[in-house]
Amino acid sequence: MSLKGKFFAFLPNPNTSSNKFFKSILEKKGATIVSSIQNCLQSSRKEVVILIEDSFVDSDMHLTQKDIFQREAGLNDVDEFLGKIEQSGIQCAKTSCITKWVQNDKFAFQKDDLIKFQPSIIVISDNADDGQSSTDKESEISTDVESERNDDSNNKDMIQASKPLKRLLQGDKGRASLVTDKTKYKNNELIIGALKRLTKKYEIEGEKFRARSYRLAKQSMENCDFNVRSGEEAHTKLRNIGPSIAKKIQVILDTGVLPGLNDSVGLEDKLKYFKNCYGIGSEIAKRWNLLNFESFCVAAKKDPEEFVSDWTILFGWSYYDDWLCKMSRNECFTHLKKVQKALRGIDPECQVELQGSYNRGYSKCGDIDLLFFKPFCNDTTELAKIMETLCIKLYKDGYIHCFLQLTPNLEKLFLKRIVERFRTAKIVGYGERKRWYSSEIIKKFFMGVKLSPRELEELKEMKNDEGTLLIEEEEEEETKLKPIDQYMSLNAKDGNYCRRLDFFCCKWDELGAGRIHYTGSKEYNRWIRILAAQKGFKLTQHGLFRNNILLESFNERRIFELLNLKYAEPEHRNIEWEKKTA
DNA sequence: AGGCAGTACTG
DNA sequence: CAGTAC
DNA sequence: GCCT
Repeated sequence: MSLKGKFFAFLPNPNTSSNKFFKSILEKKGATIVSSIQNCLQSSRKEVVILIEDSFVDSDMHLTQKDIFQREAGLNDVDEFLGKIEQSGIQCAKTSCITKWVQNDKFAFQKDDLIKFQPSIIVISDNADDGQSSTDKESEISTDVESERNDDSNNKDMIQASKPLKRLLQGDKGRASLVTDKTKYKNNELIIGALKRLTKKYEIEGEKFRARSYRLAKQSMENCDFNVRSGEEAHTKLRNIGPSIAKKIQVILDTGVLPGLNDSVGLEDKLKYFKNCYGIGSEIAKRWNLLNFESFCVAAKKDPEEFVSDWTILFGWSYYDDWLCKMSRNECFTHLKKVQKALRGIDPECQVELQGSYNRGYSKCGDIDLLFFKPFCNDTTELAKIMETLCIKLYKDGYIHCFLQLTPNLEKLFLKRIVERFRTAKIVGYGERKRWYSSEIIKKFFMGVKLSPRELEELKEMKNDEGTLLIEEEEEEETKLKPIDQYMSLNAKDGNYCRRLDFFCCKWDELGAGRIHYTGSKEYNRWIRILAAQKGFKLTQHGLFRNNILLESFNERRIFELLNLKYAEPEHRNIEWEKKTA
């Protein structure tokens, strides 16, 4: 079977792992994958086939869960969009058709393969369902999502891959209805805002667990489906709201503000200014604030020891603005390619892949997390050496601008720049230090990198949204390096930002656990690890353990299975996860 | 009262 | 061990 | 600060 000259597009989300897999199958058969359907519609190209994820097609071959579909696909109006497709005569089929084609080695539609657009009766029931679903579905959240599925018998010969997807998206449906139309509870909005600020305040102050309590309380309020009228009511009806938070809620409801919150904003901002710098946590921030420092410049003068003992702060200071600035997915990907290319020349068997927020589908990434592994290689020392060699090459190429951790070899290259930073900062005490490296071999590399001007140009010309998913974060207003501290700045003036790049190495046998760990999110890791602990397991980046005996570390899906969880695609590990499902 | 994720690196 | 980071 |  050849699919030469055939065009396919995936909806609603072309970038799920399964769809990536399907894409590669189709491409191998010579097909072309279309990334933007909008363009197709405009050019009214008819040979394109749209493949829709099975979970959005009901047993009558009509599109269901339109609201979620619209969101996942990033459309403004699904119905308008479907109208256009229908007019243009483009064929739409379930993604699982691909399996049939491959099995029969023939590209053809059978009678019931195509999605129908004119469902006279269905539309009505569909809409009616949409209208009330938000109330309906909420009560279903805790029930087993699988049990309500009744059309499985219809397509039981379809591939199994469609099944987890189905479950996944249904989980989504439940959540989606939870999140929507919650804005109407005015009191709650006010309370949530205050709790959010208190969470941040305690996070900055390093009160880890108190912050956690406020975060959980905030989440309870967000999931609350009635308008909270008193602190008492919140305390009795919601989880994670104890006496102290209940009292504060009452104050907010009575006065409209939480006294003390606005007063401490000044303190918060002062701590934040320091803490935003790489290498500075709550403790140093608090100490410097107590000493009445209001800039790095003063800190360097009056507390130079801190910089000498942890020289990475100097680079945190130098790249302060750049490292707070997020990059596009395209840029992230460009960095990966750059590293991959260099890696091929060093050890072609060694592999590297993106983790972190990129992997979870964010449209903006704060840093680039790269996981290194080599098939069948469990020798981290070997990997560490490959990575070090790679670092040296990339430094000499001018790509790596700074290291935040050193080996003797890297020290030889990099010492000059550290010394230069100390000079610029006018800190003198550094001479007594004899070595700047931590150990001979390091398994994690944290650094700052910049693309070359040429690569930056290429990036600009890259077509937009190559793999963009729909997950956007609310933007925080950024803190900026104060003018008085600018003399140390190495921040971009020409739009070529320095980026944080992290290398992690992973034993082949631990690839699954490593991927879960480094893909995150932080909240998701916490959630899943608590869950593991409750079931008597321990989950780390090295594997899933019971009584310190390793049960599984290589197979990501098996780890989920052992925990009795449905596999979650990275895109579904984003939301604040604590204390969701039981 | 003890727990809140679990680990690695640095001084 | 404390502090920071992933 | 909340939960067990």
